[in-house]
Amino acid sequence: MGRSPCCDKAGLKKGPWTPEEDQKLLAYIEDHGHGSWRSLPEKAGLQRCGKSCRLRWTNYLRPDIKRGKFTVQEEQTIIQLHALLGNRWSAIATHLAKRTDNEIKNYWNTHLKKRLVKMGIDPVTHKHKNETLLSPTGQSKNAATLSHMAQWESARLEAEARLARESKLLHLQHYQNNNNNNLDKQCFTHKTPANWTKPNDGNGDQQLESPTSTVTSSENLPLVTRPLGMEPTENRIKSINRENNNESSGIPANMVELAVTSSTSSGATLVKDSEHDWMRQINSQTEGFEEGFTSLLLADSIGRGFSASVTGAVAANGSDYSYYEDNKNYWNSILNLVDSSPSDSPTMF
DNA sequence: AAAGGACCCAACCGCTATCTC
DNA sequence: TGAGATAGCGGTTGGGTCCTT
Repeated sequence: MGRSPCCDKAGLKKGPWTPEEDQKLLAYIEDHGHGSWRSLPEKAGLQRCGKSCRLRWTNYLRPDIKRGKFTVQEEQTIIQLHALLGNRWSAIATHLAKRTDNEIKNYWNTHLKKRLVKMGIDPVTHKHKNETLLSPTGQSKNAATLSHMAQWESARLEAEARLARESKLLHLQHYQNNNNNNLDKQCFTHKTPANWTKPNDGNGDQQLESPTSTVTSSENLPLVTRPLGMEPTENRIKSINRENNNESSGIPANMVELAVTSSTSSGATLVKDSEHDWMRQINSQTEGFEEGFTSLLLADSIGRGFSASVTGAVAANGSDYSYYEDNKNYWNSILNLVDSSPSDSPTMF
């Protein structure tokens, strides 16, 4: 496993990208696809290393990136998934359409983490700082369920990634069988749409897909996971279940189906709905997880003035504070559910 | 108005997993 | 089969901007 020499070569530019560089990169990828990132800078006339180009593209220039403020819904999702998955930003990003892992990571570090800390919640464990021991009552079952869900989610993401890889190969094979184009196009097998526009021009709601679909976005997955008309058959569901050793794990069959559907169905809406269904499944199985876990933060998010710590510090406004007080016990019980940090999660992590 | 601190985020670094030959 | 190449990921940093005094 060699390390890539990357940007340490003399003469390569580092630091912020100029509009001219962006334009060159965009123009090149629009015409040729990225192909090999290593060779791209030279071909595109950029004095950058391939890695820098790749990051600029994936984190900033890709047309399917949504920029601007995170919605309350997105904040909820990030917090919930962080409780489940820890700092697995790419995994979290798969549940937030059009957001990059880098953006989510930054948002977590600069906003959400601080908000949790302010509220006296450990952003790593998602537990209240005063709470060190798990309640001896029935919560351990729920905690196990949640942990189990996290394992399943991890396995599902891995399966998605594997399917994406497999189908990419199939896709390439299919492409090669039907076209005489060179291999440079293997990562860019569909042409940029005519209405493709330059990103970051003030429109944060662009609906276009990146020409370079990757597994970092669930919405893009259908493009690569079902290239040959493959449907999420029962056999495939069983197969994935088997592959992830979940046959006797107690994962509900309908959840397996949901996961497979979310990774294979075409159409962003369906994917999105499935994701939300999946979250609802978790929530229902953890007895109101979503409602309790996020509504507190939601209230904070909407109010923006809510700055009470859990130890009873002064809140910015009374109603928020009483809202918080009303939910305090519930909040604490929810936090107890997330009793295991990602680092001590079993095997899967 | 200016200085300094806080905040934010794009970009980089370094590691690992996977691919290719 | 193993070594090198490549891509992806998460942690960290640096510089620009905003806010406070």
